[in-house]
Amino acid sequence: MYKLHYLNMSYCYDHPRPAVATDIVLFSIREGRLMLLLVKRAHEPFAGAWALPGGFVGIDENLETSALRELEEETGVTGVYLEQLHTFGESDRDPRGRVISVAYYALTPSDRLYIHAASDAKAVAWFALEDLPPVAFDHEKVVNMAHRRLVAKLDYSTIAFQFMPEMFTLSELQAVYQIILGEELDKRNFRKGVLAMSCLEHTSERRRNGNHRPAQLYRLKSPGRVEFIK
Amino acid sequence: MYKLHYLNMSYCYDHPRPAVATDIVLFSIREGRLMLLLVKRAHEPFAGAWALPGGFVGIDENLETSALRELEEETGVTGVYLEQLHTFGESDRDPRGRVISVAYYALTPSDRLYIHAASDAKAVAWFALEDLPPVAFDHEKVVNMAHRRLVAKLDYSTIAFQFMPEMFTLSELQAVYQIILGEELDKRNFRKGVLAMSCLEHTSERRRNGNHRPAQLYRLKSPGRVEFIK
DNA sequence: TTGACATAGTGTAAAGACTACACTATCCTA
DNA sequence: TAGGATAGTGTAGTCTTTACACTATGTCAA
Repeated sequence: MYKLHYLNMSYCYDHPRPAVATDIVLFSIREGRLMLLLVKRAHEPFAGAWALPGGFVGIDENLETSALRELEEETGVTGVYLEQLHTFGESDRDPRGRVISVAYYALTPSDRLYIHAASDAKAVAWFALEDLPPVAFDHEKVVNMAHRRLVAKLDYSTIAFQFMPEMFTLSELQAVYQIILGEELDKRNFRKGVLAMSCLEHTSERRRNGNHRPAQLYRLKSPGRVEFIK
Repeated sequence: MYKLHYLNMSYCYDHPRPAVATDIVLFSIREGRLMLLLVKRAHEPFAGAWALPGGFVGIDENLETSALRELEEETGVTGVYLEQLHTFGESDRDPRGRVISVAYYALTPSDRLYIHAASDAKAVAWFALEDLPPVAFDHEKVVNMAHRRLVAKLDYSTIAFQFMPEMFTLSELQAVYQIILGEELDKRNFRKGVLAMSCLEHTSERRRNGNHRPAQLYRLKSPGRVEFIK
């Protein structure tokens, strides 16, 4: 095993180079909580510990492509909304040596999650943000920054809409905001606000969902797009 | 020359690795305009073209340290306010091969600039943002992103204060905002606004500056700190 | 079939934030 | 000492944000 490694050391440079990886903080709303996806590490360092999905960038691979590929390979998740977060490059952040990690965060509605079509079930799991296990490397720092960014973006963009399935009710959307912000919002003000963005169109369909009046279903006018507001 | 290179190829890995660089967009206000610092490239590729200061990250060097070091080596500028901008990693962005660049933007007051204590004078120059020469690599994209970020941050942080010298008048501060935003601001509203942030304390000193009433000098309560407002 | 229940859906008034606007104060210079 | 130049100050109108409570419409069970 090690021998093979040594024999393969055929990429040589006149200066030492750091390894470059991507890591992804994938958020979703599940069971009424903001959750994120972790994978259990199979190898050292931190073997057996939970960590963000991620891995090394291919030599001809764009960073975003790498993040999406790693996410799919390790968790089977595809089709997420992805945004670059920050690059973490402390020289001692990885015990294997110098690894620079370009971190991304991703959002996905909980209805289109087919976890590990590609991966071993026990090795991938959702955790509530406020109830994370210890995580490998500096991933706690990464998660915290991603969370702060998400909360900040609620205020001036339509990023939260990326948590919604194709069709959803305004009450469901309000619930998502409340979960992320951790506070109750006024129903009338909330509706006024989101409709004023004019990013939503209402469909002719309704959701019957319990012994009460069914709610109007809305959809995004431009599903992939995150708009800036204010 | 090339021979030496080949002889030095002593850093070998079992997978190919991208090179990692930092690039810095250093802004300052000069001659009533928002300007940034470019260096003239001495070597291929883009020899003779203007480019952002920057260079490769040392194997044990933190990213921020690398950015500050490159800035000092190439331009002699130190003591700036520095913030990570974005990581640019398109696989074809550098003709030499795969180079991932972690871009930073930096702000400095124009009074503490001692350009190239460390560098050849003709190789470093300030350019007004709206009057840039053609620049190497994807640096125009980097500059544009840095500019958008700067403008956005004016709105919700005290980042513009990093352009000010230790002591300054409110009119000077207002001028800086006006230059960056490209619009006139109301004097009374501006003063109300910045004083309400309570980041400024006024000194007992005044600035005599022409045949008119001298202005009160203010200073930052926490000089290095950028506060979020709103 | 009808009444109880549960969530959907709607408007307004008060408070607070933002904007527009013009004159006096103080120092310098001639 | 008068004119010129920038410093420095308050208020009223508009717009935005917030707080708040009832009716509508479906389901379900008796």
